[in-house]
Order: sequence, then structure tokens, then C-alpha cells
Amino acid sequence: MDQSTKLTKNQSLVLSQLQKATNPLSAYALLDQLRPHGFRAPLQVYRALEKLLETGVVHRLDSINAFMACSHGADHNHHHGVAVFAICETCNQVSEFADEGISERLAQWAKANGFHTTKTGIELRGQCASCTQ
Amino acid sequence: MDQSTKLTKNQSLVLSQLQKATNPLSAYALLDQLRPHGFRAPLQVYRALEKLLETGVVHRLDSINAFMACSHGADHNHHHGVAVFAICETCNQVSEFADEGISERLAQWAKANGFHTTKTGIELRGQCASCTQ
DNA sequence: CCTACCTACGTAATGTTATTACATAGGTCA
DNA sequence: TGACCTATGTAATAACATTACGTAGGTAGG
Repeated sequence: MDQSTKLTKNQSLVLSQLQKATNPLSAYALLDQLRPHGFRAPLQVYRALEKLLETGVVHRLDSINAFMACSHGADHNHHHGVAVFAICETCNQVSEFADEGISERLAQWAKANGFHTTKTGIELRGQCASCTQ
Repeated sequence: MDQSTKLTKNQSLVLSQLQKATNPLSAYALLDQLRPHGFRAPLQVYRALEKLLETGVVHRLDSINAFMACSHGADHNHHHGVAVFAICETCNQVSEFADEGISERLAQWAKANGFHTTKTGIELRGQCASCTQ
């Protein structure tokens, strides 16, 4: 029984829209796509996203103000390090990966400096392999 | 002869405002602070920031839509790795540091996946040592 | 010299992203 | 039943950023 069974109607709609998408979507893009389903105001999207971000099934990409479903599916076993997002500025596709080594370096700095980290965001911008010719 | 000697009036005003600040500032906060100096429109701030970001003397913090002067002063010899920003959500102060190990991990992934990185952003959110009681 | 061009700058309008405030609907439980 | 909690609906506004257009000053080539 995964988390998605607990989702409300609006949350499910937002999540499935993100899962269908090949690229990250902005909140207002989601709103437009969901108008046929009865969405009429930004808040409906933001409220759904808030919950989805909390549970980790959706990520927010700060550098482009957009949202994407977590690549790692229903099993959120990426305790294998911090998530890193590589955003292609040509095709807008995003690769998500996790790196234990980076996690460790950040944790070391945090410990050494008494910083208590609650959230980590790592975003690479550039060109993906397909778009680099 | 450092880069700042090439700055225009508006660029100098924005930079010195950021250097005086103890926290990151939003573009509109800068605008308000610079009104006494003749600033009247957002674009004046954004244009100055654009140049300052290009030359690296100012950083943008994507997760809070704010800008700060580079901690590393005039000598931009932080080819010692990617910059990491640790943002305290209580006092809003930011620690900037560089980590060669993280750079290497990211470079390895990029090489292995044919991703050509043009910009890297790493931001930690949490509580700094002073604010953790 | 002057004109074509380039860069910086000024101003207004608009576009995009996100939040606050307040009202409504439905379920749970004492 | 009625107090409470969660989800939702709607409107208005705040916060962040860009586009479009016009002006001023310098300078390189004719």
C-alpha cells in the first residue's frame, strides 16, 4: 500500500499529470492542463504540490521554478545519497541521480560547522548528451 | 586592477549594497534601498545584477530568489571546487564554501553521462550553529 | 566632421510565480 | 448535535522577472 492511495483527488490529478510529462512543469502549466478536470485557481495546484513535495513523490527544481515527479518511482529507497538534477537547457529533460559521496562531503561540512541541514538542492544546468552535437 | 573598476555606476551601487548587507537581498529589496540613489525601476537592478552575476562577484540563491556578494572577495581563486551555500532559515545568514570532492563527483557523473555542465547550484537549507539551541 | 554603431540607461507595461484571506463542504467523534 | 479537522473553492494581491521601446554618450570608419 503505497502513499499514493492516500492522495486526495487534486493531489492525484497533479501527480499523474507530472508522471505523464517528459519534462518538468510549472505550477501554471499544471493549472492549464488540469482546467478540463475542474481546476480554476493556482492555489489548487500549489496546495496539491505542497503535499506531494512533503512526501517526496515530487521534486521542485528551484533554478527553473518547475516541478517533476520523482524518477525513483514508488519505492523511495534513495537513501543512497542526495538527489542531483541535471537539467538540459536545450530539450528541458532532467536526469535525476543520487550520490552518496556528495552526501558525505556535505554532511562533513555541516557537522564541522554546526549546521543542521533540513533540505538539500543540487542542480546542474547545461546540455545533455543527445543535445550536445 | 580588478574587475570592479570596470563597473558602471548602477553596477557599483548594486554591488556595494550587497557587500554592505549581512544577508542575501531580493532584487526588489535592492531597488528600494537604491531609490535614494535614483533607482526607479526593477530593470535597473536586474541589468546590474546580470553583469555582476556574469563576472562572478555576485551569486544568485535560487531557493530564495535572492542575491549576495561573493564571500571570496576580489580574488576569485575558488577554482578549489564548486560553491556551496548553506542558508540559515532562522537568521537568513549564508555560509559559502567550496568543495573539491563534490566537484569531482559531479564531473565524473557528467563525463559518464555525456552531460555538458555550464552552471552548478548547491544550496543547503536549515539552521546555522548560532540558531541551533 | 559626421554618421553608423555599440553600450548603458530610463520608463512603462506586462508576464510569471506564489501567497494571503476568507468562505464552503464533508467527515469524525465526543 | 455540534465542535473540530481536513480538504476544497474563489478572489485578490504580493513578489519576482522580462519585453518593448526610446534616449544619451562614446568611438571607429568613411
